[in-house]
Amino acid sequence: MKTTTLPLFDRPEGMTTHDYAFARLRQAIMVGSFRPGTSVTIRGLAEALESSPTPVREALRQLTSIGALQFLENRRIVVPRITPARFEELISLRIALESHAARRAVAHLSERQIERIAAIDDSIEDEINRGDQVAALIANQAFHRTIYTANPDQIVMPLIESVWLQLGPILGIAMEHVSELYVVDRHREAIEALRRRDEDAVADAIAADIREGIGGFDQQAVAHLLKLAA
Amino acid sequence: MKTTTLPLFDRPEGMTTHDYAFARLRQAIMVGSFRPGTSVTIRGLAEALESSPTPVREALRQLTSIGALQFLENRRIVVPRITPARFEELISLRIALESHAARRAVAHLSERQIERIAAIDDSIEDEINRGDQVAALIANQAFHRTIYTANPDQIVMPLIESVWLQLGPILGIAMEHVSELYVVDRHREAIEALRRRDEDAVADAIAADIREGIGGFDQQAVAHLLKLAA
DNA sequence: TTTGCAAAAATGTGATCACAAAATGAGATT
DNA sequence: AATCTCATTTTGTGATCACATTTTTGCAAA
Repeated sequence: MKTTTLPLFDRPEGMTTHDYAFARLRQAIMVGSFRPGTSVTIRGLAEALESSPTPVREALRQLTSIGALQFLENRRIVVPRITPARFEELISLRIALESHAARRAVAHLSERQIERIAAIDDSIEDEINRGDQVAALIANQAFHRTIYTANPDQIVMPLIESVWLQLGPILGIAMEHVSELYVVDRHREAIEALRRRDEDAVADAIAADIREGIGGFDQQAVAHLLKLAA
Repeated sequence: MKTTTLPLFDRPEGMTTHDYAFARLRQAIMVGSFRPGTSVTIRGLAEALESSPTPVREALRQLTSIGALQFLENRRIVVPRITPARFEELISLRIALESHAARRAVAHLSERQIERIAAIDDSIEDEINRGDQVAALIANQAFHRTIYTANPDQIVMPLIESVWLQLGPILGIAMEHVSELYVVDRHREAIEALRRRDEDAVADAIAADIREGIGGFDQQAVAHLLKLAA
């Protein structure tokens, strides 16, 4: 029996067992803690989370709704496998969704919020220098999320996070094989564009950031990574 | 006690109770059977579906993951309310997602598939003439879905359907107050563009279809509808 | 060593129950 | 008539169990 390693996660007071299980598993998948093809069991996770099947099953069901997991025909629960074509599809979706979200956030961002975003960008570099890949990844997600969620009535963030979740497993593999995370410096560009309230430039910077970051892996590189992981 | 009316739905052999509950409720919300703000109960639905709380609760949890329902702080389960701003957000997301999906589907569509799409378009008009709004709506969704899912490795369809689900409740209200469903004839335009393999023209036609169809309701019209429904 | 098959274990599913929290309603008070 | 209080009911939560299916294991035959 292999013990499933889950990232640490403080359980806030009053959080239901189900919500805790969901948040914990979601976070684990998002930062690449599970490899593609990994299979999980309800009872196994219930034990790892010190609870019972019912809330865990609900959490797993929710995770399948957002593409983070898959219930197979034979009732097995697995982390979806990634193909180069699927990867390309995910990246192009990220670009479409996030340029859209970024463009529509511009008008809602205050000067103060933009400074906060710049601070988050600085923290990304700090984490990279400290060699903490997962922390850098989380900070990078916070950078994007903080921009997009400036728009108060927005629906798009859950959809974007669904795509992030689906990219999580390959991201985990990439982190194992890339000695250092390099972040293309499109963030500064995006921040400058935010200050100028230039919606097109913001959208372009975000698109370029994705394309040159994780999106920079071409199909061959992804195929290579998947071969290494197999 | 009010009996919840759910659209008919044959239960395929071998389908689990949970899957059935999920499909049934999802379909009901998608075609506007629930009004915004409606609250549902686990036990109530379990009784209506002749099953027990466990599978129903799982289905409800999944539906919240895709924005079709909401678990409130006080543990009440409701159909999300719509504001004019949220409505506008949903429409702009539909345009972004569906133009993207349509563009990327073009290369995968065979002549035969395009003819099938044209046939679906004809059936929409039939249903409108027969006065069956729900059937027309379902056929319209099939028209869009058939185009987008021509791309085999696509991830976008579940995201699009999440947006459709969130538009469902207001769509139901609109159907109550609009005597006849008018469908803008952008479908022919899209089909012609598909035949020419003109990706830009397809994307434009789909965007226009959404903008002039349900997207044609401006914020005032939506506010008016919501007032009527309240 | 490999293959085939039956027993055993593991696993998802769904119903049920006890519990706590929230909502509801009746009756008293102002 | 309106408001507050408290008992009752409703409702979500989570643990448990029985059942059916699938997977794994163990052992014998080729």
